[in-house]
Amino acid sequence: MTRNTQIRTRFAPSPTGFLHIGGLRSALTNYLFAKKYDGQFILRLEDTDQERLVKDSVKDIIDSLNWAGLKIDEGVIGVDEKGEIVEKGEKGPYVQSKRLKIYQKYAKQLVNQGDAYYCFCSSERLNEMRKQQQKQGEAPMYDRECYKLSDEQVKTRLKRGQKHVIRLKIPRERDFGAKVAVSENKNEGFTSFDDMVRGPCLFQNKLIDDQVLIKSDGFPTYHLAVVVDDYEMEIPHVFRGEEWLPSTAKHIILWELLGWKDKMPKFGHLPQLLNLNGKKLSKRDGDVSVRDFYKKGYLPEAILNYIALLGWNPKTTEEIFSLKDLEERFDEKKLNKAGARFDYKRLDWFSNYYIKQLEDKEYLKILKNQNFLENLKLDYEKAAKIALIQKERISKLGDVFLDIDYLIYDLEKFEKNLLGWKKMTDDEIKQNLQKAKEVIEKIDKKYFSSDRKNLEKITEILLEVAGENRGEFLWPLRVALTGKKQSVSPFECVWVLGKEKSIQRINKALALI
RNA sequence: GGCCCCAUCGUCUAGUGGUUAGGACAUCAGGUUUUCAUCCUGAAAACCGGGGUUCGAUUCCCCGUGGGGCUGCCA
Repeated sequence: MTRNTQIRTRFAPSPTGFLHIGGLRSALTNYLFAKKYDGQFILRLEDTDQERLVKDSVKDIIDSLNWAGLKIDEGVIGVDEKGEIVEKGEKGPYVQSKRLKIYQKYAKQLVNQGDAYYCFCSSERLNEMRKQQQKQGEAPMYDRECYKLSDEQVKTRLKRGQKHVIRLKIPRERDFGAKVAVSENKNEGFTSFDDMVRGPCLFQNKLIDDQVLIKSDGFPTYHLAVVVDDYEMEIPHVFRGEEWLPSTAKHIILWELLGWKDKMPKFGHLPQLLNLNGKKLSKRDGDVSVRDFYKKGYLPEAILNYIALLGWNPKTTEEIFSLKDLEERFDEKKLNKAGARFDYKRLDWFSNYYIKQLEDKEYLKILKNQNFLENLKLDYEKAAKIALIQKERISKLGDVFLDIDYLIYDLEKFEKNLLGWKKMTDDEIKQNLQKAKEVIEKIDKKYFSSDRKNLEKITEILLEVAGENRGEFLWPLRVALTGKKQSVSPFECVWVLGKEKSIQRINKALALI
């Protein structure tokens, strides 16, 4: 592959909470597009809403991206011990709150050009105005009251320090954009563009409101900041959620009014992630942050594979893709338009698949690192043995100790008749349990350590004794060890419980008969 | 309300102007197994509705319906 420094994509979340799974998918799409062309993936922080900032979210976003394996090439790459943001790259700062002067500069440029104006309207007036407009069935839009102000009036108000914003003056008559979708109506202005996902899109300028560019606290709005930053950071391709589709017209107008038309990126609007009811996936649907999935013990490979296939697929019947595969196979032309429902059952299948793919050693290491093996009643050896048994049964690492209480706690009383397989007599049960006891007693101690090979050895030994009548030997043994109709195999039980405990339980069962 | 986007099994999706509409998850049944899980085999399961265009529409067009988004000094 040839190095292409032209391709740069960015993920630009606002640090207002933990990274949402939908955000991760958006990041993934940008990342894959960049990597496919051997380009750079940039992380920028859009922290222009000072009221909604959440302290730890920057670290969470970076941690989540790292966990998923999406390497940040440029921009915000970390948070140091003092909580300071660490940046990398020539085109920074990559945190919008550090770029206020830049936005001010361009806003002033627009004012000087006559493409933006100061507005001193109070929120009360704006609310009232919108209410009236709604009542009359009109689209709520700023009435350009402050545009009528003379230069002198503006000057004196600014001098007095009156609270103000800067608004973009949408040129309602002019056409903007790529002209890929053309309206027959030549009397009004339209803005059009060719969306990488949706194809030609067309918006009427007369329905676009005079967007606030600079807020009264001096911070830019998203609309100004995103255009300025994508220009200055030289981003030629933008993939973002479809909630941005209607605002894209505003952005295109800004790109042109600022004189950057030839540098304008191509936009691709991704379908949304929905819950099983078809509504936007939100916190109310339970745990939807990447951190939540991590905490439950989902593997990043599973999450990535699953969400990559939500709204994209290679047009073949293949299902399993590593991040590397995705980097090679990704094709923006294969992105879907329709929203995709998030189905935990399907995720669980992927997750179970990837857990089973793990080498035992790696599997145990991850479990240990994430403290999933901690259990008051268990030492590491025993916990590890249980974990190995559970490997093919669980869909998330947090479930290692699910449904195997009988291996951890003392057995509750159980019905004696559970011990018989089919129509076994008490005598037969007794004989088989006795036989099992003798064999287990003779098993070498070394076969009880947490190496999976030992389980194979124990299985071999017990199976040999069982001979032809496996059921009659194994069923009573298994029930004696578990007290359950359904459980893991007797071999696994013996291995986990150890010699002493196994014999103890068999004795207890024998006493029942 | 206005503007915009979307629409194939329950879910994620493939696909085509003429196909037995394919795959995966989930479900159900059978097999393997001492039971559970794994694994294997199989079954059931979809083109939102109405008009066009056409010899023929799931596919192309229009309308409707349904769902979603935007309509903030939030992003």
